[in-house]
Amino acid sequence: MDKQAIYDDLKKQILTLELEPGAALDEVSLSEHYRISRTPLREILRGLAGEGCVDIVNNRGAYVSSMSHKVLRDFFVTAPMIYSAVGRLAAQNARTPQIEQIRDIQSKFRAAIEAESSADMVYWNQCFHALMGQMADNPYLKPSYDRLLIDHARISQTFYRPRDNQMAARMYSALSHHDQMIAAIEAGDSQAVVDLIVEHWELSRDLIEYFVKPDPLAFEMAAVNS
Amino acid sequence: MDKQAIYDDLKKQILTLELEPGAALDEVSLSEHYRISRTPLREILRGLAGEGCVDIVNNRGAYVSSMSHKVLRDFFVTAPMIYSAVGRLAAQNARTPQIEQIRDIQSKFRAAIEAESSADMVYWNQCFHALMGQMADNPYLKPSYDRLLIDHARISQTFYRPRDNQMAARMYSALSHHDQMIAAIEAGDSQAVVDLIVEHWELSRDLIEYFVKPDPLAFEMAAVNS
DNA sequence: TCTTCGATTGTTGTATACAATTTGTATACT
DNA sequence: AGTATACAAATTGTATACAACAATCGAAGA
Repeated sequence: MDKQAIYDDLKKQILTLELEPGAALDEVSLSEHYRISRTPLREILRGLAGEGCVDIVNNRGAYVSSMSHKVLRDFFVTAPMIYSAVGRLAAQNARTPQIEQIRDIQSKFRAAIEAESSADMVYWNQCFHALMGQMADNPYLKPSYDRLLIDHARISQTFYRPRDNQMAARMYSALSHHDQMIAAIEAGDSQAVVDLIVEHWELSRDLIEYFVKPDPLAFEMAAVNS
Repeated sequence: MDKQAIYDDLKKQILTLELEPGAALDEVSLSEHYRISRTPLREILRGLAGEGCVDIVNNRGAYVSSMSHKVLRDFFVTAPMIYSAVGRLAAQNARTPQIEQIRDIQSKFRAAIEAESSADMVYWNQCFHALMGQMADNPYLKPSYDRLLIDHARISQTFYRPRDNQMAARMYSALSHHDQMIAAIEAGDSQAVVDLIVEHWELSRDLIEYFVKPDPLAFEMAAVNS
């Protein structure tokens, strides 16, 4: 397992909440687990810190970046703007090989949904949107966009309920959005991409809001009246 | 000189073009210069890479991030959007101690302009806008904003001509914008801040455009006609 | 009983030595 | 002459040992 693979492995664990927000990342135990020395491991952790996956405190180690209430609020404020901008640029700048690549990813995403494999769904959805970022090809937008994607994956995971009736329907809506986005990007229709991004965002937002303020549980009136 | 000081020193040198875009950053010579070992120096370089000051290529070392034509274009496309968003959030979220702090910075910026000290002008202008970013207090916008500020400083330096007649007038316009921004932020008038940011941006953009396509040098008609 | 100081232990930070990779150069061959 | 290959030098990457710092626990004193 080389350095890049370890980096990806850690990032994936953070994305899938296998490593929970706030979890301490001990250098010694991680370096023993991955069979490398502390020196390159520290560089990996600092790389992840640069991406915003990890917070590093001087002399007190690395922690998986937290998901406070404020962060959630900032996420909702910022995501629509950056996502729209990236979508517009992606439509303008996408290259043919990238479009082929995103088709591959989309087919894997479809397979994951049909197999109801939530880990794969998160992973291939992430790949889809990461490739949109590559298409946009803007070094100034990229760091913010990547940070949003990381937390979007973690927030979605938090509120994903595989047994919920509406959930499957939502996933197929998302899948359809992706298909339409690919078509719009291929046509170079940037406004259509932006409109789809907004629609896609609202789907995601509604899902999260539904679980943030769900219908309260039913309770026994008899007990209240006794 | 501790680690943070070395980090800041390198960043300042990159910002002021003392280290030119594309310049190689040799680990051994830098570690000898700063009297630390290569291990912490490598971490500093990777930290700067996370901020976008530095590009690192596997097995081939670190370089000051380049300023290609494409980067310049992306800068012009992206900066207005991010700057406006940060300005709006700054007006909404600024705290009293931060407003006092920015007044201090502004007075130093004024002093630098009056002293015609271009290095100090760059530095205190940078501090002013960096503090705006802190006021906005949005972890998703911050990485993009910081990257824009770094390149904005470098681009401005590239096109700054201290002997140009218009330059002094431009600097005083910028100074005035800053004053008005502080007032608008204190009043919590986010729309006014955004309007000022746009005006400020156009000043900067016009300056750069003027030097990107300047009036051509006069040439000898006699030679042409001979 | 509570507070404070100090020793102990664990964890992070740094220096140095060594391994691996890349780059430059010289020589041989076509 | 031009190219290819092999060797040498330089630079980056990794491992390990040691130093510095923080946290914890225990004992002494108020």
